[in-house]
Amino acid sequence: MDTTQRTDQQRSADRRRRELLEAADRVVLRDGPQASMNAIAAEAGITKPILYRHFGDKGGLYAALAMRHTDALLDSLRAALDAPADRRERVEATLDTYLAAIEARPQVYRFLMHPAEGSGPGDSGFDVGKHSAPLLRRMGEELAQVIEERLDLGPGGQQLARVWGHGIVGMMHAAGDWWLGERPCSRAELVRSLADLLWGRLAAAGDRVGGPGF
Amino acid sequence: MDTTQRTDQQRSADRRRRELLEAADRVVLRDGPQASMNAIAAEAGITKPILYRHFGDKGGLYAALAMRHTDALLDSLRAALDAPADRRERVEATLDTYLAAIEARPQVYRFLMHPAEGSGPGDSGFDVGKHSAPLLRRMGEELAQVIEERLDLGPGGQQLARVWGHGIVGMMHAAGDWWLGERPCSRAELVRSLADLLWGRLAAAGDRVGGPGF
DNA sequence: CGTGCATGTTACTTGCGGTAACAGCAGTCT
DNA sequence: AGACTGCTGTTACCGCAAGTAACATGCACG
Repeated sequence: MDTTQRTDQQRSADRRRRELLEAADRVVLRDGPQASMNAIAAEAGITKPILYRHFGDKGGLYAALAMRHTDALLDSLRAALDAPADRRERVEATLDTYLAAIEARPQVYRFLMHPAEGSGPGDSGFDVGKHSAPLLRRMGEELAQVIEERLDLGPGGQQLARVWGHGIVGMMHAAGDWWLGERPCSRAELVRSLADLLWGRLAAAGDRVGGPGF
Repeated sequence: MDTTQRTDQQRSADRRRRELLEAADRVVLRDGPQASMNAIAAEAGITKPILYRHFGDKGGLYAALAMRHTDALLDSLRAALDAPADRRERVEATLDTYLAAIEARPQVYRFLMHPAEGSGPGDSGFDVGKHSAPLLRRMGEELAQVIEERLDLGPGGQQLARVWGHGIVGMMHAAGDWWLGERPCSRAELVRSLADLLWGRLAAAGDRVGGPGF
């Protein structure tokens, strides 16, 4: 039987694939999302065609790379989301987990958010229609599911949960992106401010009185 | 004096520049953000080097193009934000204005959000560090200013307003992006749901009871 | 008339994504 | 043993897009 044989080969191929992904990871971490296939191949000690045999095209490699990090980050977020604690505390823990992740490895984070939409000749495999980073979508859906499972939102609750899931993720992402660039405050302060926003402090705040004649 | 002369020439150059931008606009509207310089030049009835003389490089052209749309959208948003109405109504009007804009011209919107990060040889002019679309940043800052002007947030209010500005803009953007792709509900419903989120309905919602043993 | 100067062109370089086509090197089947 | 398969790896190439150099033309000014 060639089954054992095949399994051996597959194992080897998988190991190689993992090595290649790790090399790609190093390069992306160093050069950012615009790392070239040549550079990645060189880092892995091989040449381009092998990369293409393993991943099809650049989109495939990037998708595989993104999947790893996305999975890892989503695991952390799920843990924070599932902690046995007050709702507010859980939300703050989740925000903090995300922000800590992007703070620790900004290059990876930037890469995840800009999956290099098809720029080559043939279609590179990325649908322009759903251009937004898959990570955001996945996080949004995930959060929506948690919200819908945990909260009693009445009729139409499922849709509401999805809107909120994507909305909250977007809020987290944009605020985090801005914060990474300007560092106007500590992470803890940012977390508190965002949680305050979600807790309706915007709606509850009082109007300012100083407006002259307006 | 050559002043009048120069003014004439400058006028002519500005007109030309505007024509080129409009041509570029048409192409981007048709081909999406990955429109090539050749295609844009062809649409304008000229050849590449002229584009480069006018805009420096692709990044320059894209920046100029983005500026136009960004300005236009920001004007609409400011109008909605400044309407004489209830705070909730103003927030909903702003959300709706943004969503209507991206719904009407998705290609332009996508272009604005993905400014084609430097892919060419030399540095294309876009700083990778602040990769996020300038539109998002500008909207965030704008909203932050309005919030800070209008609301009495106590000490640290300015920072809070900035966090909220960028957070809300991100929420709007991500939810809008997702909504554009899936169209799970009407625009009005989406607006209501997002406003509800900002009004703290997430924090106020009751826990679900069905969880067995959890 | 020649001198500036903006406008326009063709033709080129560079670099990247992607693809043949070929070269070893296992193990397998007859 | 020898042909066959299937994987890994190479060099050399194509096509395309960004960006540039060098040349050509129309037009005002002295």
